[in-house]
Amino acid sequence: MQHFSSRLLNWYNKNKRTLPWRGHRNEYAVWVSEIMLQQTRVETVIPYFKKWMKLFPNVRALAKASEREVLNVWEGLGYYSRARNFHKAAKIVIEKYGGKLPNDVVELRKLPGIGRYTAGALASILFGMDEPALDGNLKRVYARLLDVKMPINSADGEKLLWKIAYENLPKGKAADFNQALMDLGARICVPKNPRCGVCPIARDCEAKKRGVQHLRPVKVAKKIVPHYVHAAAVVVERIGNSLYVLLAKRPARGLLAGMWEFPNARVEGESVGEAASALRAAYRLNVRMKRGLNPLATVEHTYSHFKVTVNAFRCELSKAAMGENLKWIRLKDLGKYPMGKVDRAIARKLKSDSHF
DNA sequence: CAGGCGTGGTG
DNA sequence: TCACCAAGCCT
Repeated sequence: MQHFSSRLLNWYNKNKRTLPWRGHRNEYAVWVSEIMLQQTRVETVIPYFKKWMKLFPNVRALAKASEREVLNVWEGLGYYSRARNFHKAAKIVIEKYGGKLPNDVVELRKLPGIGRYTAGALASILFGMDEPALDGNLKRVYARLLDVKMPINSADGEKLLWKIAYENLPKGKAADFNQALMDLGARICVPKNPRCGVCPIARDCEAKKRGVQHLRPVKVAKKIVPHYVHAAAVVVERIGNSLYVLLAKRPARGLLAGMWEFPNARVEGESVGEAASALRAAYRLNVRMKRGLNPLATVEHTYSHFKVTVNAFRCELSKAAMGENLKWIRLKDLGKYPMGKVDRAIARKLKSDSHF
């Protein structure tokens, strides 16, 4: 029997999705898409891609932008280190490569935010190189196609799948082949209830032959996520003629790195006294909260590794000191400061509640 | 190298 | 409802 790639490529020619970054022959557009698509669905990416291309139409424009502008456009897309790394990489590409991506997998991988998958995707799609691009789709498709029993999210499983990806790559056709497998994984060989009835390579599928396609891929279970409660301070003051709100900039590393938020701290109980002392400990911020005050907003959110409920309280600053990572922001300028989903929700609530 | 890192969709 | 999942990378 001939290799499945001919059937797959035939299917792809008739069924490939039309996407804003496909067929552009614009290497920057493809680069943008590959970064945005890391761990993110196509439907989610499309509006962000369009806005990004409008505001930063080329590498030079991106390199010239400020980090805050970059994060602001990225806001809501998640995994914000992608934006900061992309920004850094754009500057490097301008300075070191004259604004053009190196057509070399080893050099590509030196750029921040470009790992093994992305380097393979760019090399194959942009430069027609014979490089596999093993993403979540290809892992799942290959795990079914070859009935891989090793967990695909284990180190050994990854190693095996890269080997499989190299061995099955049809020479000279890597660009279409990689994207065909991605499209197949996204539309046919989906995680749950794979549509084997319309799959162009079902006849090649070992898992299907054995009736175990729904048992592939095998994955090792994840840990259960803890649940925390935080208290956030919403401090609004009139300074001169305009209203200001107190925001804190998050540390440069870790969760929502470099983004802005309402000063907040983890609490165990419900008392406003505990909330005030937790805020003081976290920021050296002395706030006064009224006993029995209802929160301005309560926001629940699930991050990758924990859940949180944030109770945001309107409060006043007592005379004592303010820490250094705190800044007064014009209420009308809140939108210019990149925030995570929780704090953006609080900000919206504050604006809708302010009859100023 | 196992775990951290966002958000929205889905069954 | 809620656990799982998605065009991964970094440390």
